[in-house]
Amino acid sequence: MNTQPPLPHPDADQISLPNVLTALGDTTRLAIIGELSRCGGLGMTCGQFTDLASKTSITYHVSKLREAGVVNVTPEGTRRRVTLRRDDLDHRFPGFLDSIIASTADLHIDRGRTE
Amino acid sequence: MNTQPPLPHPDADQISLPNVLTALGDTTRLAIIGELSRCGGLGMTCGQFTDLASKTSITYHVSKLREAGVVNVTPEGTRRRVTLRRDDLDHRFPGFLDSIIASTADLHIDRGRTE
DNA sequence: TCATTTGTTCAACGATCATTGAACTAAGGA
DNA sequence: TCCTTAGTTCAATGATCGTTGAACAAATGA
Repeated sequence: MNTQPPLPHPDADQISLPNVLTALGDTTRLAIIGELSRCGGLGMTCGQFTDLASKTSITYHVSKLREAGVVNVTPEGTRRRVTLRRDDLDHRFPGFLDSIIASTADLHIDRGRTE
Repeated sequence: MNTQPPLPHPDADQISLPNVLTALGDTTRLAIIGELSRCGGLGMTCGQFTDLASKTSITYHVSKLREAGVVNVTPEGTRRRVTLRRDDLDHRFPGFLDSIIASTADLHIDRGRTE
């Protein structure tokens, strides 16, 4: 069952642009956002990002994205479901996320290598 | 006269999204972009940013923005004229800069006045 | 029950960050 | 010429970054 304590997330109106930009200014985290944007509305689990970096590293990066207010993370059994905070970001910074995602489409990452 | 050597800038097609995001993920640099976006087409000199940080700090931040391809810096006598690379950024990441600038309008910075 | 799956925590590490103050260069104006 | 203005360079500092591996915890499934 789910007796897991929820993880801390900033409220929508506390999401700050510099924090979001810093969170996205990393190839691994940008790749996570890219995968999330293409996965359909259900989100992904942390384990599904292990093509991008090690388990420990993914934990680190997903935390950064969560703390910046870019993603929502909810425990589901032994897993964590990660979803984009699309509505919150669109409301706060209109057009921003879409422009990022569009420019992320052609970004390659295979374990640390960028273009 | 202007016998100053030009400073190195990345070509438009070498501007990378992670680098741009990293460059903008700092309150001082975001404030520089904000001032540049509101100054008219002529750009500004480094000295005009000293309400945001010390002279040395401004040199550092403007270099970061230049190296990331966000601004153009050209020597003019003893000064450096700093301009936004609007066209290059719009071409490379459509809609991105506009969304940033719009969200920058109400951003407050430490060292002094809003405008 | 016991093993597996999923993910976290921790300490360590080298690297980069943003800032400071002092010293410096280059151009212009008197 | 001397002085001022505008900005850079440098070394130092403390902070944060992103990664690793080992150990750990919690839920699941046999």
